[in-house]
Amino acid sequence: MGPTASGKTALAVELVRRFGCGIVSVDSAMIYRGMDVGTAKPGRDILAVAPHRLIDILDPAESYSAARFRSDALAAMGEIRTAGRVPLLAGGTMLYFDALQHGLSELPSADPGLRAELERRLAEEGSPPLHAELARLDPVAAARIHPNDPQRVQRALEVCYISGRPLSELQGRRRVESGEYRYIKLALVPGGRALLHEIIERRFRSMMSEGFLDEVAKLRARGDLHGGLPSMRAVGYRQLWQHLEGEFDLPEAVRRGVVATRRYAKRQLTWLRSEPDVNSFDSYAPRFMDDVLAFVERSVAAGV
RNA sequence: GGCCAGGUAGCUCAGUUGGUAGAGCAGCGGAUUGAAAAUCCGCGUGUCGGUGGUUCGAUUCCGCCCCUGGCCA
Repeated sequence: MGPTASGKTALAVELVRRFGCGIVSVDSAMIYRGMDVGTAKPGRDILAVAPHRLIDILDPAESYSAARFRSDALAAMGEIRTAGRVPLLAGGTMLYFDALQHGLSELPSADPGLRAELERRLAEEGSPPLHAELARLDPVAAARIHPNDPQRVQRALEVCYISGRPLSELQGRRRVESGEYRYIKLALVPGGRALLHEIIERRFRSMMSEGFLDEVAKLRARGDLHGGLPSMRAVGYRQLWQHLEGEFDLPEAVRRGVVATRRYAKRQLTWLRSEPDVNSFDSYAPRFMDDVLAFVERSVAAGV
């Protein structure tokens, strides 16, 4: 695991080459077909050598979830293990890693009708009144969720309505299948924020020269997608979409896309800091690859 | 070379009738349970160009110097 632009794919490919692992992608954007350039999805050549599971499994009009990821990932891991290989989870969607390791509480899944209704009310009244309503149904959840956080207020109300139980009560019980897998956590933590920022900007610009804008324009031309979809809210896609809508010019879109990427990386690093039992490596250090491989070598020798 | 306008946070700027300064953007820290590349919370990070002078006290007033932009030569 590691923030965007930290070199996860390169390491994954190397680990496949050396240890014959089977890769499971842990990435909430690479799941979408037709979103390649902007997600830095590995190309055909790389996939031929190191196939990734859970890539290109959804149309951008659809939405995914942490729960679906968990079951898809466990299924993929099972197949890999059956084939006599070691599953290698590679990606930066930290909530997915969390859901996989610690499980999720048994909660009702999203209800499109109810969501639309709550969406309408959020647009009309704003989030605080709905938060007040939540405070009556589930004071514990309301205390934990900020009144200005529409997404969580909405979800909490949704769960209360559907289940008839307070969200906080249901969340009290987390489902965890213990002992099935042991995770060796490798974290790629770029040494030096300034360098990370530099590499992020460079990579965003190279995506632009590889046809990122065309990719977004093509998705937009389908006519059935809109800016509110999870897929089109992904970093870079959102800003280029807004540019195509005429909200600002291209240089501004690129600038905003780079900013969004930096912030995304920052949030990923925040997750990483609180992750227990991680083995961190500075992926920008000259000896990075040797160090990680040596570490994995040692783990394998130790029977892990 | 002369005249004018500027030099204040990483950037764009506001401001102080003299009591060491604040907005936006950027940045940093945090939260994170079926949308998570999402959503939200918190935090000004500063030789006020330099140097003398006036003053109890100067980023603010005055002199000189430096830098940038414009106009005139």
